Amino acid sequence: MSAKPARVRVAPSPTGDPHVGTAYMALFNKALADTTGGQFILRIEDTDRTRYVADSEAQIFEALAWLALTPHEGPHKGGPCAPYRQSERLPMYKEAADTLLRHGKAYKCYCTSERLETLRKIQQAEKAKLLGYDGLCRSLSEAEIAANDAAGKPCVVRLKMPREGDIEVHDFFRGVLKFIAAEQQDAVLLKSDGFPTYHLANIVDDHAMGITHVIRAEEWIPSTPLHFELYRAFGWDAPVFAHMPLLRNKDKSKISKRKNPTSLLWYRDAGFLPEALRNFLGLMGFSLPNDQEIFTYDEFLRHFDLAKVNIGGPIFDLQKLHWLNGEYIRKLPHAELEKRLVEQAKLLMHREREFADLPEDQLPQETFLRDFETKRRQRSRVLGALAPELMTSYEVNPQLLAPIIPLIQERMHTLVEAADYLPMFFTREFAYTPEDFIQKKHTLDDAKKALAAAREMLAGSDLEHPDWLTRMDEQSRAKAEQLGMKIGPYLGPVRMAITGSRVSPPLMESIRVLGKEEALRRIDAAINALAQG
RNA sequence: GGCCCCUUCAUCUAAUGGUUAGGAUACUGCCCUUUCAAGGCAGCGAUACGGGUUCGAAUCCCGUAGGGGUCACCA
Repeated sequence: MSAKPARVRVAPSPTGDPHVGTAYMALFNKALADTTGGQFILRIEDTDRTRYVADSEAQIFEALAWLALTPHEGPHKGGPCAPYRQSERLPMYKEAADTLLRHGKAYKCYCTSERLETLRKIQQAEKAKLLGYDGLCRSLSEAEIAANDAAGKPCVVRLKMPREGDIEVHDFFRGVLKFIAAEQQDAVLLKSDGFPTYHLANIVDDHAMGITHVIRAEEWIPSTPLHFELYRAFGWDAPVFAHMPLLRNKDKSKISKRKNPTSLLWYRDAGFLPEALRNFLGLMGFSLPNDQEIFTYDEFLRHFDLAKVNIGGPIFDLQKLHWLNGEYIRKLPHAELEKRLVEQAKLLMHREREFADLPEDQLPQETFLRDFETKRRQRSRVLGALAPELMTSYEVNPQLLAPIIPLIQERMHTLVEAADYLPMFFTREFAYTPEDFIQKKHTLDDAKKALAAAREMLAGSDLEHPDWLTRMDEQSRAKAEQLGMKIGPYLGPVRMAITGSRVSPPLMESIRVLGKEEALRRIDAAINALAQG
């Protein structure tokens, strides 16, 4: 493919749940590394101590591993540029800041956050065109600086941005972007707590780690002139910057928790397959030849070309992901789906509280998502509760679960949807009422007749016979006709008796899984219930 | 508001100066069908607007409109 091996990175900050945008950037970065024989690096940008969340880093790594977007280098596995956690690289930033100070490219600023706050308020009140730091400390004399330091005044280090002319930055997709130097402000590089800001740390590390391409979100464009100036101040060559489009909510705003699930953990809990989500992310801003929409990572790589990325911001359409996930589920070998279902149930076990129904006012506004989320919670509870039985069945009695898989596979779009079909195979009692047996345009009496007829038919049949399904089909039709019913209404009450629901996997196949004895018992239970009701 | 970015069906996108503007999701209808799915077929549906350039513009240029991002000692 491309010429030189690219060294790329994804640089999330551990401030909360692993974000779908991180996975999106990881995918495109990794793709560039893999198509050029380069390396994909995970760097943890933990320079904000106030927002730091302890679990977050582990979750980020776990989520990337789940998606098979594992980095070649990172805090978990080390590498030639270790450490990969910025909090462990503090001396480098300090030294870099000192260098800039020494060369007069940066200056110490003693302004308090109170002054900055009032400054901002005044600027807003005046509707000033330029908001931001006024550069007061830029002109401090050496004596003043010494006096401030002697007095132990806290300070930050700011970059001296040029005050005249244009700053030209280059973006891989957009070409040259021009910014007016005078409109840029002197950004903070080192905070008063001694930690670097993102701006400093990211440049120092990208340079130290030999990063060749910075593929990051479009929201970084406004600070790119600052980053170019930093490279210039250090005398380093800047990498290629490629600003990817932002993933969007339905209303086109930047994807956000309130309007769209953003946590990768949510997608895993909801039963999306990692390969489906990764495929879907690959569809955001990119397409394969011949309208191919379903592809493996290898196929993606075969066609990947950074230059072909579409930079219009794509809306993250959960409904399409839902469809795609169903496609992936249907493609899974039975044994694999079985394994994943058990794993999913295990994942959801003992978490009922998390999946409690959401109060009306906390439900998402958008209709598809609202409905999805409501059902997802219900199903998660059901599947989690079923976990012990599924695990036992999988490990101790595999011949029980295995035949169920083909019956439910083509009905599912997410793994948790199995909760709609699985319980009937593990429950012996159903909470139905006589009304549940009444079919459209039919009476309770019809239902009773259908149950009796079906019982007789089933009792006299041999479930082991290879033609059993065909025979049941033929006999059902004949019996239905004899009773003056269509096959649907005829089997409806039987379905309710056997599965406890009007909706179920194919009836006869389900009966075969349950076995004759259990099936007859269920029909008898229903007959009894109707007789008493 | 200043600066910057973006703009093909509702949504994801294809078409890199010549196509009846293609595919997919969603939606609708029909078929299949033992419920629900899945599947098959069909329908609906877009080049934001206005100027240029050109024999010819979704495609190149300018303007307008709309949308988005960003303006922290957060990333």
